[in-house]
Amino acid sequence: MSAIDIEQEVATLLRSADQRFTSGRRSLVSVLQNGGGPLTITQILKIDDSLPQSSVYRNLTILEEVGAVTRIDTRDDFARYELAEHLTGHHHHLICTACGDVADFSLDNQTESGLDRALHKAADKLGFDIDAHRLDLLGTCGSCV
Amino acid sequence: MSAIDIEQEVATLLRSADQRFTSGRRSLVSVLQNGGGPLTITQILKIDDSLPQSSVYRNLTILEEVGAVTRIDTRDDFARYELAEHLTGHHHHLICTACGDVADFSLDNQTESGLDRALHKAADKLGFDIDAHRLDLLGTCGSCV
DNA sequence: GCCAGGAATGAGACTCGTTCCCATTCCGGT
DNA sequence: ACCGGAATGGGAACGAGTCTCATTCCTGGC
Repeated sequence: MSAIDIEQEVATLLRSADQRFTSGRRSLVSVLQNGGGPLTITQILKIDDSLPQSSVYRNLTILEEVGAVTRIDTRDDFARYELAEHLTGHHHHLICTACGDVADFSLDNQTESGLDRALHKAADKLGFDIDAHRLDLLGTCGSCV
Repeated sequence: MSAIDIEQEVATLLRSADQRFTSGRRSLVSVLQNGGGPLTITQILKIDDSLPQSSVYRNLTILEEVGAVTRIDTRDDFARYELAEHLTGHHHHLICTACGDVADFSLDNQTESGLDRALHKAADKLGFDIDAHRLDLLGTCGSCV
C-alpha cells in the first residue's frame, strides 16, 4: 500500500468516526510510516519535535480507536505504536530483551493459515471469540550480539 | 507437576541464586499456584492480604529473575504474573479485551513444533536469537458474551 | 544455644509514563 | 464573516511500579 493510499485510508477511517484528519494527525501518520517499526512516544517526539506530547498521546489514542494504528506492549515501560495491519500487512514482532527495540517479520502463508486454524479450534473449545492473535518473539537482536 | 514438586523446584531455583525461600515467597508461590491463570498485583493482594505490596513487587521481581515466575503484559495497565512454563507446561493466553482477564490454553504438539520451526527460520534470517515466543489471542471471553 | 552480620521485610516517599483539564485556536457549515 | 463544536497544547494530576531505610529475620560460626 503506497503512502498516498495509506493517507486516504486513514482519512476515511477518521471521517467515518466523525473525526478530522488534522495536520497534527497527518504528521503522526507520516512519522509512523517512516519509522521502520513500532515507535515509542519518546521516539515520535524526537523525530518530530513540533508535535506536543499531549496531542501525540491523544491522537494516537484516537487513531487506535479508529483502527488506523495499533498499540504494542513490550517488556519495557514504553508503549509502542505502529500503523494497523490492514495498512501494512499482517506481521509479527521481534522484541529484543536487551535493548528493547522492536522489529517486524512475517511468516509464510502456509504456517500462518495452519496456525490460524489451530487457534480457532482451541478458542472455540473454550467459548472464546477471537479478534486477533499476537505472536511475538523475545530474544536478542543482531546489534546486541 | 505436583504442588510439592513445584515448591521444591522453586526452592532449588532460589537457592542456586543465593536467595532464600522465605515465608512471604512461599505464600506468593502458593497464591500463583491456585490462581487459575495469571494474576495482577491487586488480585494477589486481595487473595492474601497479609502480604504487603512492596514485598509482593520485590519478590515477584526476584522470582522472575530466578526463573520461577513469568510476567505477562496485557492490554490494560496491570502486569500479571504466573508460575514459569517449566513448572506448569508450555501454554498460551486468551486475553479478553472486554474484562481484561487472562486464561490459559495449549496447542497440539504438531502445530506447536511446526510453528517453532517456522519461527526459528524467520528469526535466523534476521540474525535474531530467540529466547521464547509469546502467542496470545485477543478477543472476548465466554462470560463477556 | 547464642551472637554477629548479612538478607529480607514493610511502610511510605518518590518516579515517571500516561491521562486529564481547560483556556485558546482552528475549521466547516450557514 | 460568524457561530459552534472539534482539536490543540501546556501543565497539573494520577497511579502503577520502584526505591529507601530503619527494623526484623535467618543462618552459619563459635
